[in-house]
Amino acid sequence: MEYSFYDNVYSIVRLIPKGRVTSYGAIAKYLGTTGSARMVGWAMNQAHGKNVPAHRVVNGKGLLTGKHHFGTPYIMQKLLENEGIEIINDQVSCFKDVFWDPMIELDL
DNA sequence: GGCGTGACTTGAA
DNA sequence: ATTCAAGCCACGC
Repeated sequence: MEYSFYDNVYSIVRLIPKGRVTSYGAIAKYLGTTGSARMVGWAMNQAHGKNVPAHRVVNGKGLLTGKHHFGTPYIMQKLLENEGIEIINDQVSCFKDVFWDPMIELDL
């Protein structure tokens, strides 16, 4: 069975605890492809319907860049707020406080 | 089989 | 300090 690059991404995203968020770059770096953060985002595009909490994944600045890909822009924000994350101006409040880095949390 | 795309990141000017 | 530009790799047509 050949696991795709995406499956790795999904595995990590699914490990994100509730009330926490991570960035594409963090995941990419965890996979060893720091410059390939785009692939992570691409994987998220496929993540729909795969039990992958893509709404917990934002860009390196805590900005909800992919909110439009949820169908409607407010869904992602609503989901994050529902988990206790405050969103201000399409950005995560206290981003560094809720930031979840697989490199650290998984203690690679 | 080749070209373009894409929810980002980092580095340099 | 901010703004511009290039890089990265897999998937779709």
